[in-house]
Amino acid sequence: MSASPVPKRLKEARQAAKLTQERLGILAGIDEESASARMNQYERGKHEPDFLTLSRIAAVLEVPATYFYTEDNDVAELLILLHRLLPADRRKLAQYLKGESSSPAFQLEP
Amino acid sequence: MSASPVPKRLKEARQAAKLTQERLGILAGIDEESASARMNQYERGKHEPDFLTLSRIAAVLEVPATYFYTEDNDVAELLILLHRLLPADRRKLAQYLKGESSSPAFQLEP
DNA sequence: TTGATTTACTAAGGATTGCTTAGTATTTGC
DNA sequence: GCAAATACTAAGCAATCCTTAGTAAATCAA
Repeated sequence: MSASPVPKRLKEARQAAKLTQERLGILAGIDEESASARMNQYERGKHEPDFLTLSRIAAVLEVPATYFYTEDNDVAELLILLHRLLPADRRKLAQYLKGESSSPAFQLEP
Repeated sequence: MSASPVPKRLKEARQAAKLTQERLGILAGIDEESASARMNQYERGKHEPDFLTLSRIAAVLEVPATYFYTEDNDVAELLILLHRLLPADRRKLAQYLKGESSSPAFQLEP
């Protein structure tokens, strides 16, 4: 219950993708003239992007938008992994955790 | 990559907790005078709360703040379940999904 | 069903925050 | 050290949110 995790997550994911602030902004559809300033303001926590802007950034970085709002590091990592699972596997995992699975342990398809 | 899922998730979680818009706002620390209007604006998607406000609402509803930003329904459910796991179990699950676990299947402690 | 009460909702303006512009500072590679 | 690339910032205009003051709709007891 504190400040937004957006700046930290943005920096993590941008660096992992080896993109500059400006290039990431341009790829996310921000005007070339303001991409550098805006992305820097987001990453330094000076201003917060709206959900649509962050969704476009997420698409470029191949992470789910919700990742940027996640404070717990384990959950943040997990969200990226889940984002790369098939929908059927995501559902299977959810069922298992809800205790509604008949199998004694969770197992993904090979 | 569209409009924010905040209104929808807010309504889901508030109704599950059986709270009125105004009461939820007050419990989250919003001034009594404006709690009703603000919570309604959030739930109808007229305005978007900042992360800190949403974190306080999340605490009242016992869900993680990131839940409100999650578009995928399976992932949204999963985030609530994970939020109620012990940190050790969250980590164990993350390790399993990363393929770094030696055991053939994931298993929580009894 | 009617009236009272609770709950949901809304317009409008003042307050706050974000975006654009026009740069300066810092880092990188030669 | 110099040039180019990258990171960063202040300030004003633009957009969004919060407060106020209510109206509309739903609930429920009589």
